[in-house]
Amino acid sequence: MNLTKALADPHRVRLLLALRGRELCACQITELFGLAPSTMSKHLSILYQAGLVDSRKNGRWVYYSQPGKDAPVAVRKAIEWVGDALAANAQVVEDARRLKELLKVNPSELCRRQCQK
Amino acid sequence: MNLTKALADPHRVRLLLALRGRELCACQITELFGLAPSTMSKHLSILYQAGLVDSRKNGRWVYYSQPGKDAPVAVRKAIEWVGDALAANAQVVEDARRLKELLKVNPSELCRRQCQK
DNA sequence: ACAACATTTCGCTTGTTGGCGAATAGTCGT
DNA sequence: ACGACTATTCGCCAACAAGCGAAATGTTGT
Repeated sequence: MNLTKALADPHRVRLLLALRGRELCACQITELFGLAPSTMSKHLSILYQAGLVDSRKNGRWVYYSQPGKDAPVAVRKAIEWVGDALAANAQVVEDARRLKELLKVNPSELCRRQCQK
Repeated sequence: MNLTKALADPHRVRLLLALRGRELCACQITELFGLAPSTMSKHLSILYQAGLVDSRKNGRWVYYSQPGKDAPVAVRKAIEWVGDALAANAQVVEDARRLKELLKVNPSELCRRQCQK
């Protein structure tokens, strides 16, 4: 039942929604939610262990994305469900708006911002 | 997102599975999981507020059941999902076995047991 | 009216989770 | 090899959630 536990936190659910149709670098995700990198990393680890996200490493960057077609049915259905259930959620819509702006910025710039705190 | 939070606790998820195809009295549910009545009541309240269960009062007994067809799509899909995802779960199977035995006992007897603790 | 009963609410304790900053690991460019 | 850089792990604290027992609520039978 670690699947349901992984879905218990709003930040994690919102991330699943943000990953629809694209992959995101860890720093982009961190910036999107305004959390400390270490905090976001923990969330990502929980999602990863539950199988709810895939991760791909490219140099110093780690990209997260929705799991592929080979993922367990329970996982795919869970993602489909949160997608359906929360697509219209105000917070999710706002995330999508912010994400759109964020994608225009060079990811390196995002990391620099986070280090300055 | 109180839906995902309601699904975060194993006892609550297991209850949703136990409610497939039947309604259960509060005391039966309490006995099934071996928790204190007050604890179970809180779980039930969380599920009810999330819309994941219906409740029907008959005298001193309160019966809980799956929500009807008029429930929101997100709720129905959530129940469908946990049903699919966890039907084969060892704990859930064990619950079903215990429940089968429990249904043979008069509910009043169950309440008496709980009071003796 | 009252006693017995089923459930819920309240107050409290304990274990878990989410958050951060500091330290660590791993990677790239020079 | 080394310094800059991205991400993760670790250690800690605050907030939350699950658990119980006691008290309260509401219901039935006498």
